[in-house]
Amino acid sequence: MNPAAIKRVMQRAEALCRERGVRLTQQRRTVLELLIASEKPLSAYDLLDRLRESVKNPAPPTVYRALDFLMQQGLIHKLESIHAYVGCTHPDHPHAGQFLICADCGEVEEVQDPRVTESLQAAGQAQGFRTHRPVVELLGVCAHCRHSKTETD
Amino acid sequence: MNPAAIKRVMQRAEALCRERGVRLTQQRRTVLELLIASEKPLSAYDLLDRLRESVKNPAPPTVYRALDFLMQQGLIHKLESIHAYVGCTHPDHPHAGQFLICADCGEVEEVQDPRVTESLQAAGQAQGFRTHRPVVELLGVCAHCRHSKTETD
DNA sequence: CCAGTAATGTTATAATGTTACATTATCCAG
DNA sequence: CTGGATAATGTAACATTATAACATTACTGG
Repeated sequence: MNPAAIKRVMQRAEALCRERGVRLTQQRRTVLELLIASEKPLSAYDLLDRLRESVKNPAPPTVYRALDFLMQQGLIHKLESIHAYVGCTHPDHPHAGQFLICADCGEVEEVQDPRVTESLQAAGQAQGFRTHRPVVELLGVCAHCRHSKTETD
Repeated sequence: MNPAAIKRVMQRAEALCRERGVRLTQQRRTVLELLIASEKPLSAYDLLDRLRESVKNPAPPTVYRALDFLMQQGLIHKLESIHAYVGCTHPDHPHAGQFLICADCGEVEEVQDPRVTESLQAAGQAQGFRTHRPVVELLGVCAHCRHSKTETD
């Protein structure tokens, strides 16, 4: 993401936290910025490594606490299938997107398809199930990687 | 699952492996049976503990290899969001189901909703994405637990 | 039987995540 | 502005999940 876009998302995050009366502290802000700026999802320990530049001696709880906070605020998402985290690009309303995860280049596309959302809700309701957190992650190969390789469809 | 049903699923697994020319060895069979018989999903280390009854000194690779094989054959599913595994109850055709995971009682329901399957495929195709493995897990509360607690809807 | 492949044994270690308790920062009522 | 409560962070140890690397054993087909 380009610097202007990063700044815009960060400002939106600031505003949201202010509205909600929660504190986007320096560490939380740093973790969020690392995720927003990254092309690819980062693991907790990736983040831990990168935090060494700005924090003296970061330990796992430092990162996990920041991640927990950011997830509670809907500012980032956790990708369960690859144990990594991505910044949310449109955190205004709470949502649980669907993620297209490329096994080749590692990039992730977040989409939010109403048909998917609705059909999942319906599938749960048919069983009397109350969904708190849907996890929808498609592991595969993105358009770019499919075309750059000699992939026969 | 009752003993008769377990036996039926195991025989189906035997037959499938025979057809495919792959070996359902004793260890693999044991792991599969443990999963089929369990009400709830089991972690790799749950399985490791239970294997001590039939194997002398099982180590993690023993379990993970069996799990890899069984997943390849579509006989079990991995639940990414809870790091656990469940037996597949209808393994005849390869498929990737959707899982309703109750945070309360721990039980898991596997469903296969055509609308979900189709809408996910469409969502991927809209991005030019080729899905190899869809991960669809709804974390929430099952009908039974919703009713047994004083849960206000 | 023999050679090749598949499966398993064994040890160590990597990667991910949590607990528990001490310390510091912030907030806000008086 | 101060003191007490709450929130956030520091720190060390540890728990859980998963893999690497290499040796050994079992099976299969000629």
